[in-house]
Amino acid sequence: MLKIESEKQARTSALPAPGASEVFQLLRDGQPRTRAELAQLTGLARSTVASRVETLMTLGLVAPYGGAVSTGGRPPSLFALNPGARVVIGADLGATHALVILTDLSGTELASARQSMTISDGPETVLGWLVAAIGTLLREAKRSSSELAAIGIGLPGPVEHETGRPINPPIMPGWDRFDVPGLVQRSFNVPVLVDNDVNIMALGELSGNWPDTTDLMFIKVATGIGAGIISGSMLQRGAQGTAGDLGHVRVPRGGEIPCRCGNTGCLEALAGGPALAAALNALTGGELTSSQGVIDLVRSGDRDAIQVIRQAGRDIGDVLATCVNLINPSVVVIGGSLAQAGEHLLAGIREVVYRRSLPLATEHLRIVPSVAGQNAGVRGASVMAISHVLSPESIETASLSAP
Amino acid sequence: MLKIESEKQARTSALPAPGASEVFQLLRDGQPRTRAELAQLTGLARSTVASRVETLMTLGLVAPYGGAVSTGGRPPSLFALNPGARVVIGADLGATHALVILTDLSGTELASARQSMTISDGPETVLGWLVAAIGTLLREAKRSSSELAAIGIGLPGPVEHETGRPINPPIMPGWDRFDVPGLVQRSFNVPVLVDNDVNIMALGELSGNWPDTTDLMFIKVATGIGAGIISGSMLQRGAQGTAGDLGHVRVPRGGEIPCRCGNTGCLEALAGGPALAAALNALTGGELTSSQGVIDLVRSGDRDAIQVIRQAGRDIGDVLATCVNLINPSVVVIGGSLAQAGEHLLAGIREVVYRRSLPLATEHLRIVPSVAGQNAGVRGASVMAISHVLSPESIETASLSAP
DNA sequence: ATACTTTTGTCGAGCATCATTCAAAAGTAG
DNA sequence: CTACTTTTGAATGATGCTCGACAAAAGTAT
Repeated sequence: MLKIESEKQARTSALPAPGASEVFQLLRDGQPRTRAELAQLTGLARSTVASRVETLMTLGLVAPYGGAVSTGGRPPSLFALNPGARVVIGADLGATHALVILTDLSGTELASARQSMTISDGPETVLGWLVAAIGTLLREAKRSSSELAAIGIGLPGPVEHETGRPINPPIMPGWDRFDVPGLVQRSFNVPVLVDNDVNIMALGELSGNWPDTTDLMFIKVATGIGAGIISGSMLQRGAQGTAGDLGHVRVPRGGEIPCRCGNTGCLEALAGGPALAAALNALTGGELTSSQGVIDLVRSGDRDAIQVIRQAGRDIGDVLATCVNLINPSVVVIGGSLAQAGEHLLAGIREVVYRRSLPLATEHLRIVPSVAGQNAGVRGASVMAISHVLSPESIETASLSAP
Repeated sequence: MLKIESEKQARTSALPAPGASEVFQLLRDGQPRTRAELAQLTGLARSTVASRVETLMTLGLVAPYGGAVSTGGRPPSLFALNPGARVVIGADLGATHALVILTDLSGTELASARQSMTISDGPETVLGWLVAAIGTLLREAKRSSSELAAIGIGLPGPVEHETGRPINPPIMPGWDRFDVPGLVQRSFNVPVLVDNDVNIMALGELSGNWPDTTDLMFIKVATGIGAGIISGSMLQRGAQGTAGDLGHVRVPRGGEIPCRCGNTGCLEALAGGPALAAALNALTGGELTSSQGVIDLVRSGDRDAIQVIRQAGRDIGDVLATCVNLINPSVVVIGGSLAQAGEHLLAGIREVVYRRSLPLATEHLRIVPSVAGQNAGVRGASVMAISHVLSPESIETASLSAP
């Protein structure tokens, strides 16, 4: 059925629901509060709040947070989310390397690992390494695997998020419809959430840097070009989970340039990393083979390279202007490896977007570089895992098993 | 905070919640069910379901629905949503005319009115007429105003849906930030929901024609060009409620053609109704002034007109290909007045979209003409009102006032 | 030290829900 | 017509959550 407004269901299960989640959702932000405050915010009786808080404390999810100043009477006692109660894993598996972090429930990094690997070696090999890395990180942070609450994984291709299976991923041979959560759960029996790498990068940027933003687009500019769309505080995955595929959109300047997808004039064939390297080679007679070469040249102040990357920004901006009109976000974050070559890419993007989008859409629009940078992916994967762990349903079921 | 998955809240209020909504949500689709079925579906005890059903019957929202076939014992008695219990108004206010319908809760039309009017006469005049029309429709259908449960209104411009106020609408002078629900509620004290006309057209097409679709785009092609986006079963309104503004996206073939927005090369300046009329005039030396003239010519089989509208389809398709890659819908519906000129527009759109979009995104994509046609707007407005009335919150509060 | 304020913990009452039972109703199969 | 099946309705006690009230705790102001 159609959901016009954000839906709240009155009851989830027929089981006796202690309903500890309602109180807990207020504490999710990490801010300490008193019982009295919670009672007023929820509208529940003080006694009810007290019993809920007790349940949450026995679960370890909430902990006392020092005392507070008295306002003339007995000083209230503060409670807050206990971030150390559980830990989660965030993993960002790229084409040629992987990043994994262990964080607590506030997103604070406890340990991390980075390794070169080849995603095309197939899921068994790659996930085998991931499982080993998770074990290492847990030991490193002196946490037992029973404290691990969830695992979030980002993959470089389309993913059916509900099942955690990659769907026809172009650069991940052997991964098609592979049951990623199934394999990981053989080693760690916790919820495993899988999503597209661009989607989790959008999550990573949103949480932490744009806490009150509900509509954000993350643009990854690297070998490929893709977008992660958060609209109305929800990740938009589309009907087949391929939403945000900007790489093969036609751009005016594209002409008949052939693209690896078989079409011509694609954005990626014009502004993707390999395309920029080729364009520079044509200009200077160089022999660049990777995006990294372009980035290094731009950083060193090479005028041709700056020219090329700024033009790439304009081409991306052309497509982005359409996206901005269509989605109407309030923040657009530019990330990916090519975004690390200074402000030139961003300048080109801004130039076109602000010129080509409607005033109403750009009035409050901010186009900013990624803050998390290389870590946007892992941070987002961790955020995805955390928000699953702290979701009302999870808290509800957890509190059922508490005495 | 960020919502990764569809959120279910355990409890909405601290008041004693009879929780009749849970049972009711299963009956929303209009399908009749037995008490036993409801008990199994909800997991509630049979006795509980019985009492819930009784509450809903005294409210009139649910009614007996004949008997069912026996499976060897006493035949079960069926219950179903009683669509006649309440009525709602759907209104589609355009630039030069208005459509209003009165429907029951199943969306069945009970009465309708159509009138020429000028939206630029301002909100008092227009809404005054609307209020009068609602009264007439109620009398016509022999319904009292106490049976009216909600009013849905579509307006031709950006609307802040939460407050029901138009925001900087280009073609609605005097309406900026006007409190539309406030004025209407002075006459009819029921919830008044206001939204952009394209958004409600998307709703209108989805409900009824695409019941199980979660990702749909509606494209209105008329004087302007706009899109209504439903993604994950939710209407996407964007940060300022201006999402879906496709009219002023740049198209490759646009060149330096000036647009009324001040920019050049906009889609609307190339494929909007006035642009098509102008293009035809230039070709044939005619004196067309309106979209209707173009439509008539196309219908009469004029080859120049067909050529022009097919090219418009290609230009729209160019933009749509980007949208399809970005949003990944499973259905794209083409509506608006120019869509009624036969299949030529659609053919042009299909031609480009299927060529320019990724195979993965177009694999299950259907591009279809609007079924509701001129009525998509009012139908959608009615749907918007109905789904508010039948929402869990509304049912919950309604059942509180029942004995 | 005393009065006042504010928060906290405890306790019983109220209420909705649940599982169960029993009897009646309304069919079908023989 | 009788036996069997299945659903329904009413009644029951048990359970568990929520509320409100009251008393104790822990400070501050005089």
